[in-house]
Amino acid sequence: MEEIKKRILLVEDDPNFGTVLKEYLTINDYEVVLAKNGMEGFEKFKKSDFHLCILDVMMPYKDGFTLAQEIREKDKEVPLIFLTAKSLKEDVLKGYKVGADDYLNKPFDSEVLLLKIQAIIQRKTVESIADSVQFEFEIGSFKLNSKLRFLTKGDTQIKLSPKENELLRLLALHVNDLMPREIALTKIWRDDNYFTSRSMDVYIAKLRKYLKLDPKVEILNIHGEGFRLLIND
Amino acid sequence: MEEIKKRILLVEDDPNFGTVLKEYLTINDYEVVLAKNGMEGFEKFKKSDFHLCILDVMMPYKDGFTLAQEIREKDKEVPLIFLTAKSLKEDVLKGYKVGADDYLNKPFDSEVLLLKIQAIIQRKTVESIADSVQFEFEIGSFKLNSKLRFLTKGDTQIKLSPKENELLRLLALHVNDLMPREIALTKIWRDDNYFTSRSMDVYIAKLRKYLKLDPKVEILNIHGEGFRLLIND
DNA sequence: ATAGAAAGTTAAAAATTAATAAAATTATTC
DNA sequence: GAATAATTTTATTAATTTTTAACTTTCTAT
Repeated sequence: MEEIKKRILLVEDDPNFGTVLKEYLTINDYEVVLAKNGMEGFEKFKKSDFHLCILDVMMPYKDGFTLAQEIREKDKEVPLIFLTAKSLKEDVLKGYKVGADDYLNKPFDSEVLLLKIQAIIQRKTVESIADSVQFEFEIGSFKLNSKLRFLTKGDTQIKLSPKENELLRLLALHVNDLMPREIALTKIWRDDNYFTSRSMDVYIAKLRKYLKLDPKVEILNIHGEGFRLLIND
Repeated sequence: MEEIKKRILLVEDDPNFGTVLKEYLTINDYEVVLAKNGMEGFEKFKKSDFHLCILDVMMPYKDGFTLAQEIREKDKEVPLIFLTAKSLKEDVLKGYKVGADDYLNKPFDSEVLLLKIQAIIQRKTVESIADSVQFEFEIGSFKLNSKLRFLTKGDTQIKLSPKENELLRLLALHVNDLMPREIALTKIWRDDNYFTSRSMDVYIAKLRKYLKLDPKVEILNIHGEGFRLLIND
């Protein structure tokens, strides 16, 4: 699977330092947009979609905190990291108030910066992945709602037990393809032995009974391998 | 408006230090639960709802990082602060990988800790304000005023007890969707055990009795998962 | 063709979870 | 501090879900 590059907005007024840092991040596989002051930073922020912003605190015209506030108004999620030369307690405070995700004193260890970036972005990504876990499926003329555990066809609604639900969901994830026995057993029953295997067969029978409502939908057995949810036509 | 106390889980194996820190935080208006090792920490975490966790890194049996990972699996939001005696880069790294919000070296300035706590909690609170801001709901032909704790339908008005009110409000926030048991238990009862669970069932029965006035409104149970406030048509 | 393994079917036992009423306890209010 | 309200606990029953068991059928490799 191909991973998209994470986009970072870097706002830094020192051209030397800014360029070097941009290079460094680019080498480490981030896509970096460099702005050389707060105004420009905000313009660029509005025009694109970033996974992270790194803001220098000490900048002429518009400082990092002010910029951060403007960014927060537009986007309540994007992680913010502040860079500063001095390490004043009140500044740290101000940063946290604006919603900083982290805080780095210059000069800083670039490796630590990378790790922080990684950690922060990864966490946000994980958060948004949780939302996209699939819980709804179309199975022929059925709809499976795997969160609320029911299967509908027209206006008949069938309630599913937890095991029925998980099993059908697994089959649906592999639709028209093999769903190996051991996968279901290890994922759902947490144990692959004779008894859990028998139990699974019982559940396959239950699902087949439900799915009879649509003749185009069937669960096929592949001897010794597993099952296959097949949608005809 | 009356402010609720923020709840902190403190996991620290040194009983002296742990007690002192707990005391200090308590004086500063936090509600603190102290666990003396990783195991106990995780048990206590699962059973209640915390605004922040402060974890000692160096603990026998289960260290702070391992604990942090387990906590992250359960809750992707709760802020984590690590305490450590040594300041090894390697450890700082590990902490960020696990999703630390902050990192403190012992001995630390207690005032700084307070400030960080304040900043971190405030930020998370702002983020989750969406959940805590809504106090009026339409539930079928009912109206729930969750601030004044009453439920009306036409000109019948039903006064709700605090628990009835919070529970119905939680259901309404998840209307037509699953409201997991454990969420209600950790948010309302602050403890997820057999007895609080029975207590919740009692309240579900009370709410069902009130909601009978409108046949289109019902509370469904999803066995083993939770409840669902369903509005028909 | 046939033995042995795998899968299918059904029913009932066992285990878990929920509903409800009533009693006991705890908090709150006047 | 008695009265009232709110909540928790207990006990019992009901419902749901899972497992087990006994038996049948199907498949596949010799």
